[in-house]
Amino acid sequence: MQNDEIAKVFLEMADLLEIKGENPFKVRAYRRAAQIIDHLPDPIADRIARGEDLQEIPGIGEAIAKKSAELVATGKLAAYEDLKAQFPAGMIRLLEIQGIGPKTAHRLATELGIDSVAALEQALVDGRVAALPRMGEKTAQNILRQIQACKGQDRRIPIGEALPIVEEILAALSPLPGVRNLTAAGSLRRFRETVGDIDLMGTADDPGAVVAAFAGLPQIREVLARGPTKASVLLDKGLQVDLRMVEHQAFGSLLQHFTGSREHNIALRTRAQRQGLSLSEYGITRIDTNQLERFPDEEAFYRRLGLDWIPPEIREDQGEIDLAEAGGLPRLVEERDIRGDFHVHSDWSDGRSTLSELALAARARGYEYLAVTDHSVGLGIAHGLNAERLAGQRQAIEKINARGIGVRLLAGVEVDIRADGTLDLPEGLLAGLDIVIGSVHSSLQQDESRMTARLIRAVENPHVDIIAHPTGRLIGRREPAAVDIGRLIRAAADHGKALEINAMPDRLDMKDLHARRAHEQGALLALGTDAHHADQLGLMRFGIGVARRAWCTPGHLLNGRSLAEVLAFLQHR
DNA sequence: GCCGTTTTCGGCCCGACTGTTTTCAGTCG
Repeated sequence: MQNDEIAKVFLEMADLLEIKGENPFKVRAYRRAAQIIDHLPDPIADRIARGEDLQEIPGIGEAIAKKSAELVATGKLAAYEDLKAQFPAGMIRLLEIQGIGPKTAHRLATELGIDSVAALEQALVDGRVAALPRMGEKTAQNILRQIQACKGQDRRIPIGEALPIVEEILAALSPLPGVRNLTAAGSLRRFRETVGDIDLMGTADDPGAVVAAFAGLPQIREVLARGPTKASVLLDKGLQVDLRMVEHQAFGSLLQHFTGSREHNIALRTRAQRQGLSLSEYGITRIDTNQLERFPDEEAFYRRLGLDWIPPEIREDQGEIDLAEAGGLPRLVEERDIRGDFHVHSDWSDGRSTLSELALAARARGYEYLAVTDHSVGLGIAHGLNAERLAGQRQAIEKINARGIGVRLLAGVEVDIRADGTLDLPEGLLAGLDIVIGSVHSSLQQDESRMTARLIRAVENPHVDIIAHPTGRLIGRREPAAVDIGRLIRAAADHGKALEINAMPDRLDMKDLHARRAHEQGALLALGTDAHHADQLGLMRFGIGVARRAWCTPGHLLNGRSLAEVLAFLQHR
C-alpha cells in the first residue's frame, strides 16, 4: 500500500472520529499523521521491510505505527472498517460542502437519515433541514447555495490562473488612500500548484474603507461575509477571495498568520507556548503579563521566536522550523540565480517566435544561454523536425551565435520517447546536437512497469541529457502517467542525467515533492519553461516556485550553472 | 493519539464570522 493511500485512510478516520465526537486532539493526531506520511520521501512499506521503527518518525506513535503496519501487510485496517460501519456510507461526503462540519453532518445523518449530497439537497428543498432545532431558514439556504456552487466543478484552480486574477485585484485596491502592504498570502504565496481560495491582506489607515471597496469590485458576484476588518467574496468564476486588513504596525504577524500553512503555524504556536508566548494575527502575547507585542514585518516576528525568517514556500512543518532555529535553512534558488532555460520551442516547430526573438528575450532576462528544443518528427501535430530540417535549424542557430549577441543558443531537440523507450531520431543525429531532452507524448496509459522501464531506457541512452515533464500530467485535466518516481530518480542519479521541472503552469512536472526527493537522492534538476513564444520565458517564475517548494538551492539546478559549466556537463556528447 | 528544558499524565493553536441565540455553538482558515 502506497503512502498516499495510507494517509487517505487516516484522514478519513479523522473525519469519522470527529463526527463521532471523539477527543479533538485524537482527531488532530490522525490528521497530522496522515500529512506526515503523505510527505515522507520513501514508501512506508520499504521502511517496514527494512525493519525500521515507524515510531521514530515524529508524530507517529505506537497506535498509528501499528495501524500503518496492518495496512501495509493486509491492505486493510480493522479499526477503520469498524468505524466506517458505524455511520451511513455517504455521510462523510457531506463534509466536503462548505459550511457543513462534523456536528452538522452527524445531525443530518442521525436525525434526518441523510446519507448523500443528493438526499441532503432534497431535504433542504422540502424544508426538513430548516425545521431542525438551531438550524433555520438562512442556514439551509446557505448550504443549498454551496451545493449548487460546487456542482460538477473542481474548486481548486491552477496557480497560473489564480496569479493574474490576484494581480488585477491588487492593482485595483493598492491606489486607495492610506493603503500599504497589500499582498497575497495563503497557498498562493506559498506557491502551491493549485489554490482553493485566495487570501489577500494589507494594512490601512482606515481598514473598513478598503474592505468596503473590495466588496464593491466589479468582478465580484457575491459577498459571502463582511465585517469591519475582513470580507469574503465570490468572483464571477466561482473563486473565493478573502481580504483581511490590520493596522500598519501589526502587518508582520498578519502576513505570517495567513500565509500558513496550517501545519507550519500549529507547530510554530506549539513551540511558542513552551516559551510562554501566544501567537495570533495581531502579534505575540506574553502569557504571564498578557502584553501584546506587534511586528511590522515577518522577519521581526520570526526573530522574536528565536528563528530565522522562513521562506513561505517551505512553511509546511517539514523540518524548516528546527533548521530556522539552528540557522541552517538552505538558501533557496531565486530568479537572479537562473542563468538560462533548457526547454524552448521556436517557429521551426510549433512555437510562434523566431530564433532571434527568443535570443533577444533571453538576453533581456539576463540569461547566458538558451536551449532551443523543438519537437522531433514523431510529433507530426507539432510540426516536429526531421533530420533535414533539424540540420537547417542548427545552421540558423550557429549564425545567430556568430553574431555574438550575448546569449548562447544551444542547438537541441525535444525528442519523443516512443512507447518502447527508443528515441524518435537516429542516434547519429542526436550525437551532433548540443543538448537533447527526451519526453513522452504518446501511450500515456501504459502500466507502471512499462512506463517506468520506458523512461529509464531513455535515461540510459547516452544521447539524452534531460527527461522533460516526466509524468506528463496536466493539472486538473490529465492525471500523471503511472511512473515509479523513486526508480526514475535513482536511474537519473546513477547516469548523471537531469530531470526537468517544467515551468508551464498547467504542468509543473516534476512536482515539488518529487523534485525534493530527486535532489536529496543526488539527481540533478533542470528548469524549462516549455515556452512556445518569447513572452513565455517569463513563466520561469512558476518553475522557480516549484523548485523553492522542493527546497532547491542554486546548486541543485543545472540552470544555476554558468555557460562554461553547462557545456562541461554536456561535454560527453 | 502524541509527547516531554515543568510533565509517562495532562496537556494539546488562535481568532473571526454567522446564525440562532438570551450567552454561544459550529465552522472556517
